[in-house]
Amino acid sequence: MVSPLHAGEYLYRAGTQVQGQYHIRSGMVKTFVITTTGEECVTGFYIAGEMLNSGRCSGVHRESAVALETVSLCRLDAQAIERLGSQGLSVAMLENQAQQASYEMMHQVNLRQTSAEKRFAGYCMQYGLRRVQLGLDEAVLPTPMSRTDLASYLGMKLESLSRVISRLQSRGLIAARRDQITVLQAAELAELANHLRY
Amino acid sequence: MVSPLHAGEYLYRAGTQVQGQYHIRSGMVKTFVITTTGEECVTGFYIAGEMLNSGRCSGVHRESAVALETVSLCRLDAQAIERLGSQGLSVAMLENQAQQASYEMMHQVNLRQTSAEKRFAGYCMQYGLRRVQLGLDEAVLPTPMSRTDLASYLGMKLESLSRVISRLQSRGLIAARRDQITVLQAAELAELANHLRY
DNA sequence: CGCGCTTTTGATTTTTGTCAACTAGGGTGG
DNA sequence: CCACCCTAGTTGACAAAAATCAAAAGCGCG
Repeated sequence: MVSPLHAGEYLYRAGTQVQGQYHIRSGMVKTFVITTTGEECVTGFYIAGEMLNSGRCSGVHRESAVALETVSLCRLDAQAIERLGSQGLSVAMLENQAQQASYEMMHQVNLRQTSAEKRFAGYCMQYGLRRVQLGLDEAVLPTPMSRTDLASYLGMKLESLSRVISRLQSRGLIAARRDQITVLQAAELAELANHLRY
Repeated sequence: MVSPLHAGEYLYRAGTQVQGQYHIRSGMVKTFVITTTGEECVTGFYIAGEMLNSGRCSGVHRESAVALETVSLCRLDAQAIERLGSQGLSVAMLENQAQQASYEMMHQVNLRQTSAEKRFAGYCMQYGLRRVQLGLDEAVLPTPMSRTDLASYLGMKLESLSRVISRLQSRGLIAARRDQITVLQAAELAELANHLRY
C-alpha cells in the first residue's frame, strides 16, 4: 500500500525503471506518451480494481502514469512478483495480463472506426464491459478525465467529442454530466459501435 | 519447423486453443479479427524474423492469423516454452514480448493521427524500424498485403490509402509498386509522421 | 488475348478539423 | 457570502479531409 496520490501526481514517468505493478484501489489513472511534436497522447485509463502492468514488468516504462483524481493503490514490486511466480501463484497475474491485452486490442480496433460517433460508442461499451468485470454498474461511467484527455484517447479533437456527446445526449442514448456519462439505451449504442464478435 | 503455408492458409483461427508461438522464417503473416458487422479488421502484419505470440501463450486466440504469401515457420509449442521458462531461458522470450508490445503501442498511437497521410507515414517509419531491428534495409518495405488489408490496418478506406500513396509518390517521398514501397525521403516522411519521443 | 480482380482516379457528399466566440463551473479573495 | 476570474467545455461558421459512389485502368491468369 502506497500513500494516496492526488490529482496530477505521477505513479511513474516514461523512461524510468519499472519498479513493479500497481493495483488501483480507488480513483482513476491515465497513461500517456509524448510525441515528437510535444503532444500528449493518452494511451489508457485504469479504474479501481484494475492493474497497471506497464512494460509488463521488465525494463523501462514506455508510458507515464498520472492520477486523475485522488488515487489509492498497492504496489507489487518486481522481486515480490518473481517470488510469487516461482511459487506458481502467477496464474492470476498472467490472466490479468491477458485480460489487459484483450482490452487493449478492443481499443485498438475501435480506434479504426472511421466515425467519431462509433469510436465514442465503442468506448462506452468497452468501459461498461470493464465495469461488469469488476461487479459494477455497467451503465454508469465515472468520467474524471478531461474532455481533452478523452478526445486524445479516442483519436479525435476535443470539439468533435463535445459534439458527439451533445448529439447522443439529445438523441436520448446517453446522459452526460461533466464527470459522469450514463448509458440510457445500451442496445442502440451497441449497434452504433462496431465491436468485436467473440 | 512446420511445413510451409501458402497464401491464404491459416496459422490459427480466433477462438481456438493457443498451441504455442510461431517464429516466421520467411514470408509475411497478417492477423485480424471480425467485428459484429462481419468486417475483417487487420490487427497486425508480421515479417520474417519476428514472433507471433498471440494470446501471450495462454488460453484462446483472440485473432486469426493467415499467410499473405508462401510462409515458412517454426512452432514453439506451449509445453516447450514452459520448460524453457523454468530453466531461465525465457529472458529472450520476455524481451521479445516487450518489443512486440512496444510496436503495438506505437501503432496504437499512430492510429490516432487524424490525417490519413500521417498514419501512412507513421506506418512506413515503424515498418522501417522493425526492418532495422532485423538487420534489413529500412528503406525497402516489401508489401505483399492487399491495399484493402493495409487500409484496414491504418484505419482508412482503400481509396484514401490509394490517394495517399499516389500523392506521396508524386511528391517524391516514396516509390510505390504493387508489392513494394520504397522510402526515398526518410527525413521528410518522418517529419510528416508524429512518432513517439523515446 | 481477353476475363476478372485489384487498384487507381474522378466527382460529390459527409464528416471532422480549425478558428473563434460564448457559456458554465470551481475556486479565490474581498 | 458573493463577485470575479480563470479554466474547461460548448456551440457556431467555415475550410479541409476523408468517405462514398462510380467509372476507368492495370495486372495476373487461364
